[in-house]
Amino acid sequence: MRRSSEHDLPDVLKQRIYEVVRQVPYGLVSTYGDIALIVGGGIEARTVGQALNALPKHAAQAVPWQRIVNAQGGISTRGLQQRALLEAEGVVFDARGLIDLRRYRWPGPDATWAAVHGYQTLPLRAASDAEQLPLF
DNA sequence: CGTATGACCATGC
DNA sequence: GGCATGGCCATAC
Repeated sequence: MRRSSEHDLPDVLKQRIYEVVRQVPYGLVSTYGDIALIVGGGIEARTVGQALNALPKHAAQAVPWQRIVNAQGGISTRGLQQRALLEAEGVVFDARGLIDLRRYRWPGPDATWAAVHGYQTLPLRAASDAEQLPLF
């Protein structure tokens, strides 16, 4: 039994977070803050970190937790082989140990999927799509 | 219930 | 651009 009844992290919320993390494609990464925005509900980046920290071992193979990095493109985990897992996917780290988010950042779910499952899209998605349009 | 810690982040110097 | 601070939220003791 938990003491706090209203401020704990509901399993349903964890599942929603895991659901979004599962959408991050192989070879790309997302940030704790972006996942929080996509899940919506006003949750914050730290909540995403907490949910992933509580990720059961058996679920680790179904949820690509390694693809979630901090806002600087760096690894926040310690002792875990997160960097090695990402490098195995082709993600490159620079000399500072940071990932170039401009290149590897997942622009978020497409509008259709988000609408069907009740999630938010990122401004990045629109920007990413616009980037493919000729400027002139 | 206060304090400390943690897979965060924006801000300010 | 690295480092400190404050704010945020959940968990453990």
